[in-house]
Amino acid sequence: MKLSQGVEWGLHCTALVAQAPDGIAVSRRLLSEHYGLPEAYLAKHLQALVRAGVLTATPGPRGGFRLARPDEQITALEILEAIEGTAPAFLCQEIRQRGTGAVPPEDCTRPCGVSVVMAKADEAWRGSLASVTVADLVALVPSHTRKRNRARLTGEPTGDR
Amino acid sequence: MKLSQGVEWGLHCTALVAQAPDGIAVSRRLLSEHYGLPEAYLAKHLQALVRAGVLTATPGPRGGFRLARPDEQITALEILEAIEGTAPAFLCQEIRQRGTGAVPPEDCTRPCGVSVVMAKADEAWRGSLASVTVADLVALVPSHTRKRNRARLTGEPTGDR
DNA sequence: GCGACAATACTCGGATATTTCCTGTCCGAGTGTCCATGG
DNA sequence: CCATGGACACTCGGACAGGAAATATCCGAGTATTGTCGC
Repeated sequence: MKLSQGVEWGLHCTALVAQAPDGIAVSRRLLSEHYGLPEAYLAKHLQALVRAGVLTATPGPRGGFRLARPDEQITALEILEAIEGTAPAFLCQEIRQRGTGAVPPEDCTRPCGVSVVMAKADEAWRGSLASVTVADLVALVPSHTRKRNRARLTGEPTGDR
Repeated sequence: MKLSQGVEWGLHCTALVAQAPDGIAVSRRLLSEHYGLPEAYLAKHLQALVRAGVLTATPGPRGGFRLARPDEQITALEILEAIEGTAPAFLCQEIRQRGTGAVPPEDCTRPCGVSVVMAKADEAWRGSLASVTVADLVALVPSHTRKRNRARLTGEPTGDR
């Protein structure tokens, strides 16, 4: 199982949007150029983030994307689920109730051991992601990189070094 | 991201093989009929488990699959990685080094925050699966179901109820 | 009755089509900005 | 000089092809059994 690369794009882009000064929207064009990504395809994932209530989109010139909530209230899990879907990675097909060795339904009041184990693992995974906020992600960006990003987002000449 | 259903098959089948008395091999035909699965496709996953050193295969009549090691030494993680591959779910593409906002390589001595967060989640997930052995899975099967399985595996008439 | 041999039935293993989902792309709808024009 | 109207450029949003991976299937290679034949 490999998960969609859109997750990486969504996390980076959300973190970049979070670095924009208040009131400044970041267009998908800027995002795609900043990370060297195909603009049209990136748009698809950004739309998913809007539908999930992570970002808000503004049309027209000077438009673009903004955080729908403070960066401390958006978790990495939300971003992932917005793009990958909320369905658990493991979906029990109840094969124990099929075939010649089928277990009668009255003995299946509890989920089978396999699904329990997988559900716990899924829980651990999601729990780990839920404990990280976008603010944490931004904090992990080196300070001078953050400064350069801020300059680029405001439209000022990069200056760089 | 949904993970292959072959994982569920592999876990159930390995647990069933573990319920067979010592020296008794379980054929893929019995496994496929027991769970109502397509035999040829199930074979593909069983082969993967053999390659990974989880099961051993014996050809010929009375042949089939056996555990390669005691059930207490085989973890659920091994079975999953045998089928899904050992590659981590999240693979950092280093998009921070691409595009107009590329971070110079000398500033990338450490992995980016996104990949760190995803790696920790992956670690939590795998750790949860590594803490469960096949013996644990068998122990979660109801006792009377286990008894019936044992009878079926030895070729005796089901008896059932 | 016993041993050797051959035919047989059963097993696993790799190579081959089909379907599904992710990836990638395009064009249309809507909105704020900017400029030209008239007062 | 100021207000107004219109054209424009830029934005997002949903609908449309291409490709890789999972799904499903078939046929061939090898082995222990089993029955038969000869001694």
